[in-house]
Amino acid sequence: MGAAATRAQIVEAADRLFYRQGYEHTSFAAIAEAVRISRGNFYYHFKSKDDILSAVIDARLEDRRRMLQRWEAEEADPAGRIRRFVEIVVTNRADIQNYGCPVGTLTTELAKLGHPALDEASGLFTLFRTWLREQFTQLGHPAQADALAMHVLAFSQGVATLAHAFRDEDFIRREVQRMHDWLSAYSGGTRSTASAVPEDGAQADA
Amino acid sequence: MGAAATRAQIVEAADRLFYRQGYEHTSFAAIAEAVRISRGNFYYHFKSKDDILSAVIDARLEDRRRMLQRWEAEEADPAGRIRRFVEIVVTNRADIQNYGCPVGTLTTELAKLGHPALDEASGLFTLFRTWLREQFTQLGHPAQADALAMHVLAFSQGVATLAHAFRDEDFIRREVQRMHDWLSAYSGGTRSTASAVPEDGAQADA
DNA sequence: ATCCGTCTAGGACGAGTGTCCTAAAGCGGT
DNA sequence: ACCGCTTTAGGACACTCGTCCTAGACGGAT
Repeated sequence: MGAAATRAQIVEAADRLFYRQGYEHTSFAAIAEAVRISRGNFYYHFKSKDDILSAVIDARLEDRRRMLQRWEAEEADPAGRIRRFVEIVVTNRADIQNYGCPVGTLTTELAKLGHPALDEASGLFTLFRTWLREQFTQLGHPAQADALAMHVLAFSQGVATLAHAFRDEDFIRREVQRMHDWLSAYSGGTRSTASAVPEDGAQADA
Repeated sequence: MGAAATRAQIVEAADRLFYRQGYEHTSFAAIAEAVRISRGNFYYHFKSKDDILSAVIDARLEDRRRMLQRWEAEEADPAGRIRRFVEIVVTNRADIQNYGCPVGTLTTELAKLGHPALDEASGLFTLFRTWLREQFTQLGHPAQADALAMHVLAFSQGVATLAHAFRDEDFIRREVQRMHDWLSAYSGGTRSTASAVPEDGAQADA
């Protein structure tokens, strides 16, 4: 079949299963059945289960990087890009309600397992954090950028966790709307009424 | 030793280990070592591992119920009670940074395992949701009460997940402050400037 | 057709799991 | 001191797990 193709199929199946069932709960037998491959054959492509996990994380990192680049190409202003990020939870609402956030659930599990790949998985959070920070900087809030980025991340994690627990789609939409309202105060254009958003430098919070 | 005492010790140790290591990753041997009891002896007190999980969830439910009752006794107005809830993430910041939220991480894991006790564990979320809804109702926002309760829950889950991933205590405090600011708009007293909070009934959103 | 490096199948291995069984230790009442 | 119920210890059981080993199938180059 070609080693590269088989390897890619393994990573793809493992990615899906790790997401849906968790890393520890997913056995080699389950992945083997999904790819229609013998259990022993894994060790030609990977040297351990941890090695597969590492490949899965790398694949997710690459995938998300491409997604962010696409957004940068499609959305001219940083406000639109951030809105795009906020919309993730409604775009992926089906998967999120069924399985939660792929990033949050994986890092949480790896942390509890004391798994060495935790740092690697945290890189997914860092990727988003850095990207969001850059968008907020471009939006004119350099000093608060990191705090704002973390706030948006916290929003997405909170929504994902609860939408997962309650299977509530309306909740997702309500929270997204609330987030958009909050964002509009920071999006150069409107700046809405008077109060609300403090100028950067007014207080060094980040 | 007395069956009740032993049983309580098992539940206590299992609770701590399930929280720190996850349910599936915690073996009977680990609990046995913690309680200094033989593995076989478990089945005198519990008929399966699932049964222990069930007892742990019940214990957590009881514990949280008492906590909420205490808050109701100590805080006269509902605004103070909600603030008390928001403060959880800073009160328990050490555990949260190390192990995440006990409720969120458990329900997420059980969902991935397809474990039948998931509904029982979700009851913890429902407990908080119902209680918060009641506080917002008393605060004068009956129509939005459930949506506001869910928003507060999402806040706590988002903060817990990210504080866990990044081990960032400052982040916790920033987000708590942000939440208190948001809350002050809903706390009858100030109602702050002009805009912001829509009166209940202005739109039926919940 | 032959050969050789690439890729795969299948089973064996030891460790660890939850569960169950049986014997015995502990202990209060007589 | 004895009995009977409660509580415990320890090992056996079947099973699943990740890992490893070896033999053979496949396919392109000669």
